Amino acid sequence: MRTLKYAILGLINREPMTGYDITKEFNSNVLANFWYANHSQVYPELSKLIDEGSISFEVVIQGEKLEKKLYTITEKGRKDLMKWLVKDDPLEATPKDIFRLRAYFSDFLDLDELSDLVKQQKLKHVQKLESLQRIMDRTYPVPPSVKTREFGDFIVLESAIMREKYYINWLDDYLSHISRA
Amino acid sequence: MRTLKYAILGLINREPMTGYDITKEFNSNVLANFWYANHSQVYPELSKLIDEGSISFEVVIQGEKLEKKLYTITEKGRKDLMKWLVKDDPLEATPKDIFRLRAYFSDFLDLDELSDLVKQQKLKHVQKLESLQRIMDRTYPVPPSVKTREFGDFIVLESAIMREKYYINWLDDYLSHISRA
DNA sequence: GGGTACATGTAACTCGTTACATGATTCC
DNA sequence: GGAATCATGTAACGAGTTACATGTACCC
Repeated sequence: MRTLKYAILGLINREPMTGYDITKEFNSNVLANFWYANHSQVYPELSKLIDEGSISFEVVIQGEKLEKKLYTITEKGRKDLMKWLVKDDPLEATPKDIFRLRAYFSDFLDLDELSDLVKQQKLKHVQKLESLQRIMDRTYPVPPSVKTREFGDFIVLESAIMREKYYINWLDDYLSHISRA
Repeated sequence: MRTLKYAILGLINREPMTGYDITKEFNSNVLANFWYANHSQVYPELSKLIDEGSISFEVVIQGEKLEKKLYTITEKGRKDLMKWLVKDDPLEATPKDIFRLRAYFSDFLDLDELSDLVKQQKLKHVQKLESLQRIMDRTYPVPPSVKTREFGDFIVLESAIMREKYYINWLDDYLSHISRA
C-alpha cells in the first residue's frame, strides 16, 4: 500500500525537509500517535521517491562541509498525494492488540491475579492520557480553526486522547465484571 | 516478541486443534478484532513450536486417507503460555491509523471535500459497529460470568464495540469542527 | 576536549501478505 | 460430476525493527 510513501510526501509537501527532519517528525509526540518510522526505513524510501520522480533534492552545506539533502515535492508527487488523500478505501483491518489477546485467554487465571493485571494496564493508560492531555492543554488551549496546519495536529491529538479514554473505560468495565464475581 | 506463538498456544491450550482450525479461529468474527493470521503464517509457526517442544501432534485420518495433524500443548508449552499471560510489559506502540494520517494532512482540501471524506469514514464505522452489536446481542444477551471461556469472547467483543463507538464520536467531533468553519 | 545532537547510509532479521501448489472430503 | 470446504504446505515479496557503520556541528 506504500503508506510510508504518502506519509513522507505529506510532510515534504508542507515544506522542504531532510531525511533527518522527517524521522524526527515520525518520532514526535503528535505524529507518533498514529504513524512512525525509523531513519533506516526513511532513507531508502526517499531514494525510491527520487527514482519515481515524486520528490527532488538539493544539497545544502551545514557549517564547514556537512552535506545534507533538502527534499522538495514535485508536481507529480503533489498530484499523487492529492489522489491518495481523497481515496475511498475499505476500512483497514482492526489493529492487533496484545493486551486484548491476553484477556481473551485469561479465563484460567485466578481472579486476584487477573484483577492486578487489568489494574496495571489501566495505570499505564491513565499515565499516557495525562501526558497527552498536558500536551493538548499546553499547545491548544483554544482549538485552532479548520484549514490551518495546526488543526491537523489538534484533531489527531484529540483523537489520541479520546482513544485512551475509551480504553480506560473498557478496563473499568472489565474490572467491574471481575469484582462482581 | 513471538506473539503469534502465544496466540496459537492459547488456542491449542483450550483443546487440540489442527492448523486449519487455528487459521479459521484467526479469521472468525471475535478473535479477528484483535488478532489474526493466515494459514501461510500458521503452518510454519506450528513447525517451530514442534521443534521447540511446546506442542506435539498426532496424525488423524479423516475419511479414507486424508491425514490431518491434531496438535496438543505440552507441559513446557503450558508453562510458557502462563508466564506470557502475566508478564508486565510496557504499553505497545500506538497502532498506526491511515485515516488519521490522511486527516493530519488534509488542511489544504476544501471543506466540502473534507466533510464528505469524514462522513464516508463514519458510515463505515457505523456499519461495523452495527455488525458487532448484532453479534453481541445474538451471542450474549446476558454477560457470561468471569472464569468461563465465554467471558473471554464477551469481554473482547465488548472492547471492539466500545472502540467503534469512540471512533464514531471522534468523527462527529471532527465534523462539528468542520461545520463550525 | 567531550557530549549531545545533526546527518546519512546499509545489513540482517522478523513479521505479515499474496500467490503458487496440491490433494481429499462432503454435500447436492 | 461439480462446487464448496477441508487440509497442508512453500515462495516471493513488502514492511518494519535492531544493529552496524561513519562522520560533522554545536555548545559547554
